[in-house]
Parts: sequence; C-alpha cells; structure tokens
Amino acid sequence: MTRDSDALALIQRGAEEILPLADLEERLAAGRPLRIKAGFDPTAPDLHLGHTVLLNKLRQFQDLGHEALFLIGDFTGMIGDPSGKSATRKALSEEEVRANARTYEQQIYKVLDPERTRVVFNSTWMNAMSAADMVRLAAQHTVARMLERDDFHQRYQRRQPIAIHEFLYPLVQGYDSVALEADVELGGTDQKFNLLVGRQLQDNAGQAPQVVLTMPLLVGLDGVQKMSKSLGNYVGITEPPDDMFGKLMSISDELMWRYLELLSFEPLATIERWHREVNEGANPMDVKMRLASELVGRFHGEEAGHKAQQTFLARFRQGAMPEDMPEVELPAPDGRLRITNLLKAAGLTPSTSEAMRMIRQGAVRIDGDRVSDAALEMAAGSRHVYQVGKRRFARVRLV
RNA sequence: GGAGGGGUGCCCGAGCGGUCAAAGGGAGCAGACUGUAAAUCUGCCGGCUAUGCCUUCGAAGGUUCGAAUCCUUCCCCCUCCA
Repeated sequence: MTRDSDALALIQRGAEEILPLADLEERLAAGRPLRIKAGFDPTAPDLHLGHTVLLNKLRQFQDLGHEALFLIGDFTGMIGDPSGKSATRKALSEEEVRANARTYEQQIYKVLDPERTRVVFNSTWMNAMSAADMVRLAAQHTVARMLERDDFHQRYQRRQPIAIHEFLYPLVQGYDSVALEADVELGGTDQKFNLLVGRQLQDNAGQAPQVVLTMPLLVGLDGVQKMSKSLGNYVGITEPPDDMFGKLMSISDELMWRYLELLSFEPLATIERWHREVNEGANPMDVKMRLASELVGRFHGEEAGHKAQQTFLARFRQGAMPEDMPEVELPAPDGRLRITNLLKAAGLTPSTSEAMRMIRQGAVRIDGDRVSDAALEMAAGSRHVYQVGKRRFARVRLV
C-alpha cells in the first residue's frame, strides 16, 4: 500500500495533468508491467534537456518495472505536427530516418534503461495501411471535435488556413496507441489533445483507453520561452561538461527550482529542504551547483560533474584562466599585427568593429592586463594569452 | 477567376524624399557590482586598410542634387469574395 502511493508520488512529480488519475492508480496497483508510450519527432535527433523531461518520466516508470515504448514518428514526420506555424516538411528518406534513430539511441540511454526500452517506428504499421483503412480511421472523428483542439480553434477563429492533412496528425498519433496497446502515453502539455484522441480510438477499437500524462514544457535558459534549439536557449545533452555546467549556472535563481523538479533525480523532500535553507539565507549558488553537477554527471559521468564544478569555481571565483584554450598561430605580414585584426583572426571577435567595441568597453586583456589602445600593434614572434570578456580565451603566437 | 494587405537589421516592430547605419522592445555581448555566466545598474549591438570610407530596409531597373521612403517590372507571403 505504501509502496503504491510512493510509486504514484514519483509518477506525479512535475506532471501537469494525469487523465484519469484513478485509472493510473488502478493500473499501477495491478502489478503487471505497463506499456508506456512517448512519441518523438524523427527530424530532431539532437536532444536537449527539454526532451529529457519526458525521458526522465519514462525512466521513472521503468524503475517501477514498466516498459518504455520509444516511438519515432517517421510516418507522422511526413505530416509535420501542425502546432503553430509549421512550414511543410519534406519527407525523410529511409536512410535519414535510420541515421536519426541511431543518434536517438546513442543519446536516450543516458537516461533510459535499455533493458526496458523498445524503440518502434510508426511507419511499421502506417505504411501497411490502405487508403480505405485511412478513410475508416478518419471516419472515427468529427470536424467539430477536431476544432476543439486549441490551436485549430484559434486558427479557425482567426480565419487562418488549416490544411486537411493536418487533421490526420492527431488521428495517426492516436492510432499508434491502438497499434501498440499503450497503457499510458506521455507528452508535453501541447500534446494533450493528440493524446486524448488516442484514448478515443483505443476505446473504439475495444481497448482500455490509455492514461494520458502531460509534462510541462521546460523553460529555456532565458527563463521565458520554452527550451528549443532554434531559440538557442538550450542545453544539449552531448555538450562538453564545462559548457553544460556554465549554462546551467546561468539560469536565474528562481528558474532553478523548476529545473530541479523536472530534471533532478533528487527526492522532492530534499529539494524542499534546500528551498527552506535558501529562504533562511543559504546561498542559492550552492544549490545551483548541485543541479549543474548532477546533470553533467548524468551525461558525462560523475567524475566529469565534479571536475566541471572545480573548473567553474576556479574560473569565476578566482578569475583563473581556463586550463585548455585554443592555441593559434597567426602570420604577421609586416612583422606586426594590429590588435583588432589579431582578435578577429584568432576568432575571439567576429569582426574588427566588434574588437574595437570590446576594447572600448574594457573587455580585452593580454596576459591578464587590460588593453585600452585599439591601435596597439603586436610584434611578430610574440606569444600571449588574449582574452575577450570572461569566457573567450586564446593563446596566440605571431609568426 | 475577382478585390485588397504586406515583405525593414538575429527576432518583433516604427519610419514613408534629406537631420537614417534606420525609433522602441526582445535576444545577445561587455563593464560595474556580487553570492554564480543569478538579480540590479550602465553601455554596446552592419563592415573596413577607422574620427573617414564601404555595404544594408524582398530583387532588378528608374526618377531626383539626394530614396527604406516616389515610379516600373519581377519574386514571395497573407486576407476577403467566388
């Protein structure tokens, strides 16, 4: 009994909605391994922390003995999820899909347990479907109900076009649940409608409708918009340890609590204790470092987590130079090179104009000494450490 | 098939003959401060052989002493009617 309620608490952590909750409790209590489905887009195999919110939840189910169905929507990828703007997508070739799937597999097992994971492609059953089957599938839903979906509704209200095939997306996604006989389907809050269609189609097919569990979309580093690659506010799970650590340290103190809830595996009770301690005056930086360290550890190994933290502290608390920085050798045509050109050539600034600005703002240092003269020329044969701001370094030798 | 609206810097968005390298916001970058690449404040935010020069406002032409702003053609996006 206690075990069951512990399990439920774990599953509920961070979840936005569980529909219907009682059904989930029942299935968890039944003791048989459940099939937990989550769908992923075949076009975006570079995972970031936002994707791992869902993966973490799958992992929690796995730890309770359930099976994760990692669905790659290679068929639905042809349609493109019509949520929002959606430019028409080109269909991926079979090889591209395979390649992307391999990339996924390399990345997801940082979080998922391979023993309890089944990777499936919806083209497996969708390609076998005839046009007549498709019509029968489409007959199971009405236009009125489709228009209940918020973004369709909005677009219809605003008299923006909705292509017919966009209606097929939720139907196919729902049919995937029928084909897989899913017990639970996970998705972001933006997926709620599609997940619910799965319930209806399963019901029509004589199956017990899946439980729908939605997770909030992870807010990106800017603290405002959802984490996404195109917005550049993301942390990729294959990023080098120091970058990952630094990026995580750059989130606001406020956002940190959300990240802990959704990304950390620390028990909620522990996180609540930290929260109390911070309210009583403890330094939030220490909590943030634990978060950063845990996540770097998850994707690069525990050792790397500790090391990234040490590097970070040395660098920003004591202003130390990084251990490894790019070494560059540059030609000095007339035996000398102007500092602005040097910075550009070394890749420390994108242009000489930017180099001028950086010097004017006091951001440029040579071997730790601030540069104030933009007309400064460096002699051939010299070898110095050049720095722009706190994060960009290079060791440059002029020849 | 017909009628109309619009394309501006990384994004959103003003400008509608000179004072425009183009308001404002966001993002980004830097400096100060600090408890961190938090918060806050300040500054910057096209390029260059750099107090001047060059290239930008969908594309190509044209008018003008002078164009993001006017004209012509073209390309693209959107809305309404059918």
